[in-house]
This record gives sequence, C-alpha cells and structure tokens, in this order.
Amino acid sequence: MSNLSSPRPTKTPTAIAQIGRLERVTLGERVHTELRELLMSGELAPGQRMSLRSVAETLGVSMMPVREAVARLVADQSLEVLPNRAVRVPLMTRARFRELTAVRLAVEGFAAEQAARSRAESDLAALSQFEEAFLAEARDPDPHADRAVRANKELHFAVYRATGLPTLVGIIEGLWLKIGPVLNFDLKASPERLRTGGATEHHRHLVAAVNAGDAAGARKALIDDIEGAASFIESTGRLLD
Amino acid sequence: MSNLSSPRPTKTPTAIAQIGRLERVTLGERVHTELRELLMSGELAPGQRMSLRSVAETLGVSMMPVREAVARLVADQSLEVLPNRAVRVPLMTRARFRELTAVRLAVEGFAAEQAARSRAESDLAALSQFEEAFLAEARDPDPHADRAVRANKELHFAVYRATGLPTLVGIIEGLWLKIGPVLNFDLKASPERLRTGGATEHHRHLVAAVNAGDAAGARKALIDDIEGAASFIESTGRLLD
DNA sequence: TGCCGCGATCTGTGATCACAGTTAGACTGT
DNA sequence: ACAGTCTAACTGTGATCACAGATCGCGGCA
Repeated sequence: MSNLSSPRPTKTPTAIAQIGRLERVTLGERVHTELRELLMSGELAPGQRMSLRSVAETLGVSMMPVREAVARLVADQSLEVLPNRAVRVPLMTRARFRELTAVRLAVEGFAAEQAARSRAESDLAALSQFEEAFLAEARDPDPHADRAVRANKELHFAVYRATGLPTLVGIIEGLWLKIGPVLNFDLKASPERLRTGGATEHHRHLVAAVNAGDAAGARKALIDDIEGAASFIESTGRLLD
Repeated sequence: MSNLSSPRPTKTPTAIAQIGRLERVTLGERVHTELRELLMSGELAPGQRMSLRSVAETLGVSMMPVREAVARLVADQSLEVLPNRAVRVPLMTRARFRELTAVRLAVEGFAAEQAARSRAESDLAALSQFEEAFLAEARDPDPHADRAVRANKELHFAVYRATGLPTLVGIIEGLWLKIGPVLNFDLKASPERLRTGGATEHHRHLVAAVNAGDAAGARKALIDDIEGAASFIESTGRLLD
C-alpha cells in the first residue's frame, strides 16, 4: 500500500500513541468473569454441580477456556472438585463461614477506613448513586432480589475502589467469591431481610462517613453491615455442622 | 478373594473411615507450587521472561499443566503476559511497591495481632525453631542468601498460620508472590542487609510478643519489620518511575 | 549506510483427541 | 429380596495439533 496521507510518518502519531496499549482479553478470562458473576450474585447455590462440557456448550465455547476459568476458581477455593472428579460450589460449614466473616471484618473494615481517608472525587460521586439504587430496590414492594444483590455489591465495591488500592479490591473480590453463594442465595430465598435488616441504615452511615472523611465511623458502619448479614445467615440455620 | 479376617464387614471399618478422603493433586498444581516457590524466594528477577514450552521441557511435563499454572499466576498478577504474548515476571514501579506495602502492613499486621490472641500450641513450638534458623543464617559469616530468605519466609508464615485463619494465610501468600521477586532478589544482591538491617531484632520482638499474647506488640514488631525491608528496597533505587 | 520487505521461527490460545477413573443401572445368580 | 457383576456413559486431566500474531535475521534496493 502506498502512502496517500502524510509525508513519511516514521514516528507513531501522538494521537495514536496516547490510546494506550489495548489489553488482550482471552476467552478463558471472559468465562471466568461470567462464572464469577454467577457466584458472587448467588445464582449458584452451595452444592450446585456443573460439568466443564455442559458449561462449555452453554457458553458456546470449547472446553478449553472453561477448564482455565474453573481451574482458577478451584485454585482459590471458590469452586471445588470432588475426588469423584465432579465440580461443584463448595458447601459452607459454620466454622468456615465464621472464618471468612472474621477475615472480611478485618480486610473490608480496613478498606472502609482507608476509603474515608484517601477518597477519590470520582468514586464519591458514584457512591451516592449506588446508595440510591440500593434504596430503590429495598423500598420496592416487590423487590427484585437479584437487582438488590447487584446494587449492594456495587455500593460496597465503590467504597473499596475509593481506597486507591486495587490489590486490596482484588483480595476482597476473592472473599466475596467464596461467601457470595451463601450470602446472596439465602438473601434471595428471604427477600424480606431487605427491609427488616438494618442494611439500608448501615449503608447510609457508611456513605456519610466516607464522604465526611470519618475513618473510624466508616469502619464501624461497614462492620455493622457485615455482622448484620452474618447473624442473619447464621439464624437461617442452613449452614452445615 | 475370600474373606479371611472378619465376619462380613459390610460397613467400612472405622480404621479406614478415619483416614479421610485423599486429595487429588494434579500436575498443574505441582507446577504451580514450583513456580510459586521460585517467585517468593526471588529466584526469578523482575522482567525475567519465560516460555510455556521451555518451562514444560525443563520440568519434564507437557505444556498443558504449565499453561494452567501460569494462567493462575497471570490471573492474580504474579506474572504477566505482554501484548507480544511473552510471559515475564512483572516489573515493579515505586507506586505499585508502595501500594503492596500498604496492603501488607494492614493485612499482615492484623495477622500478627490475631496470632498473638489465638495462638495454637503447635505453631508456637515451630516459631522459636524458625527464629533460630533465621538467626543462624544471619550470623553466618558467609550467609547463604537463599537459605536466609527461606528461613525468613517460614518464620513469618508460622506466625500467620497461628491465626487459625487459613483464608488469611492464602491472601498473604498472594501478596508475597507479587512482592517476593523484588524483595528477595534485591536481598540476594546485597546480603549485608541481613546483619545491618534490624530484621533479627524485629523477629525477636515478634516471636516474644506472640508468645506473650501481646497483640499490639506483635503488630508493631511486624510493621517495623515490613517497613524496614521496604525502606531498604526503596533506598536501593532499583524501582521504576 | 540506511531502510524496507520477506520468510523462518517462536509465542500463547483454542480445539480436539486419548485415557483412567467414577457412576448409575440393568442384569444375574443365589 | 438382595448382594455382586458387568457395561455404557460421563467425568476431569494430559497430550497433541492448528493457528494467528509477533520477533528476528538476512538480503536487496536506494
């Protein structure tokens, strides 16, 4: 092809140079995202089994990308493969639930603190927006549990992202991946918790504290939120052991 | 085969029942362990490149298990694949180093606290043992950096395991995987830090505080240790940006 | 000398095949 | 009626093949 446009641009034009390198997103990555969303939103119940081939067929891809995605989830114990070679969402014992909750209190509590200290302007704007979205769902006389779950997740992670510590956000995502199935699957089973639980109040306190730069207040609000949800789950008696 | 021993044991004997289900360890898992060890002990320098095929050949396995292991490490950013499809140990910018250090201070600091509170007898015994091992290496006139690195790691993780929170230990492993190449590669380059740095004193304080159940003291000792190592790394001026 | 083009080689990713191990169910012999 | 046996289908894991894209080196043109 001859050069029709400009006199020999050997250097890359600044207009092109500033678009940044486009990241390569593999099929396995996309399958992982898909499965992660299902787990975190509680659309897969604990004990739910799946097969690589059926997932591959459902998603219209080969078995290969599914293998990679599932392998990652198995590696961090968000899924498990039984000695029978069956893949399933892990069951949750009371002991494991309490362990995860303890770690969440520490890690997410710190994140809330940090978010209140070094809060980014752009994240703050999103915060109130997500809070309202959650409120709208909670007040809905016929609440869509899945939308409420999503709104709750987005509010929390807006706070976590405001820490400016992407590594920390990644860690918390891993925790939600493990606890999501229990937390949100039970929430969907009993949506009345949306109103009776203090979730909306905890969220209000949380957002207010972060906006005000009140680290201790933010931590307390978030801990209250986690503990409220945890005691609700424990009260349902669906945990093992 | 006829039954020579007992009258028709239709139930599984308790002697067999209590051995527990044996876990399936795949080749991919073993490759992952191998690579993880190399990263955490600083035997792979930042920027170091590798190819799936060469690793597979070195380890005497097919490319498949290597793919799985590398995919996991890439997923949590312990490795990265460039747009050129080249896999390498990520470079470390000053900003990223500080972010990782901030998260480590929070997470590992909490772990030290928790270890001092709920300390397990078995872990306590190991603690002093690992501390002595580290001391021995530090005092060695011709210290083997790799053994010192390993002793340091084992001491820290003995503390973390004493929390009784395996999830937390996993999180910290992920952090060490990311920061290990910088931390330990530089340590090997300048082993004099073993004596001049306050590492041995911090370790002494840490072990003493954990043994005494002094949560705040344990946290402080560990934070001092991390910050000491971090400021050493920053002073070497090998970080990017 | 400097620049461009072409081809051999190597890269990770995706698809397909092969296989050992497990499971479920029909069947058989007692 | 029941315990044991065998077969067919299905599981995840590992190996191999196929491929698009990137890199590097050699050669030729200006």
